[in-house]
Amino acid sequence: MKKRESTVCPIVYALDIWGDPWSLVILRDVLIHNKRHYREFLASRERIATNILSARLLSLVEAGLLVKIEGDSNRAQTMYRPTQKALDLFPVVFAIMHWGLKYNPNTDMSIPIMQELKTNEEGLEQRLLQNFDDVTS
Amino acid sequence: MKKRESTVCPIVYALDIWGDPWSLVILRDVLIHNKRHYREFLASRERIATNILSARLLSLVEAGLLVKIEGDSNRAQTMYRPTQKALDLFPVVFAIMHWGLKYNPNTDMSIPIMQELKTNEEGLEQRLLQNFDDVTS
DNA sequence: ACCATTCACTTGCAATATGCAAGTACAATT
DNA sequence: AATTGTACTTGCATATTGCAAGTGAATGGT
Repeated sequence: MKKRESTVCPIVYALDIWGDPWSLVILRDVLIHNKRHYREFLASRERIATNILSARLLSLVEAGLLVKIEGDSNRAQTMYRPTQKALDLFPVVFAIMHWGLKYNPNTDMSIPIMQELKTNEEGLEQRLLQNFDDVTS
Repeated sequence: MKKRESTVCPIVYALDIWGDPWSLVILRDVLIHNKRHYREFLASRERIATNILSARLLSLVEAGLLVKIEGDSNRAQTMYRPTQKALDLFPVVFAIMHWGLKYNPNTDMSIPIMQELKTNEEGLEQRLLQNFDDVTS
């Protein structure tokens, strides 16, 4: 699907922004695992290629989901942090997780988040949101 | 992202099945707009190409989200209907719609479903589910 | 019976996106 | 001064998508 400058459908709008196969993995890492550095995204299990990671980070910044915060005179300090627009994806991410949990027999249930999602989704969201007080305040 | 036969993450599991740019558009048409025929999917605003449509329908059938029902001696009767696994995507689709509604200024709010989503999501889901009594019964 | 139309696809090919390996530039560490 | 770590970019092979055209079977009209 080529990008449209405008669509009347909210689903297509969303897919144009993060409907490729990698953006949501990055957003998962930001929102759920509180990652913020290039090297952290690179380290996740899904083994995203460096060029793709760069390209996706850029497009997410352009779409207003992430903000790039550069340190003074040290690239290793560069951080990517979510905007409110990204934080509003929590319900989407949780809904997808519920579905994946139901149908993926290989889900790793030893991760505490998986248990908490089932028993106390609201509490989980509130707790995760505390990682982003700078954005929400 | 190449398909993995197994992942420990429910989100990646989901993305492997419908994380390409077109599958969710087809699922939207099935779940929300009650479409079932090839020609109906082809007619939607997003103008999916015929070869992509074939390929996606096949992969959704293989993933167990759709069932292909062929008429006797007439291809025009062929229908694609959702399984329970697809019906369980309603919460995901609704969450995405809420997000798109909030951030897409071009959303067509004259479509009754958009209003109903905001005021009575639960009722909307129940009503749409009635289109699939054959599956749920 | 004949012809045009509809339908559910397939095929060929150009354009785009992804995957992989290697390289670059800078800063901190040894 | 040399090595390591970090955030990228570049080049190129491979896969996926987009577009136009074609195919074969069934229906509809004259």
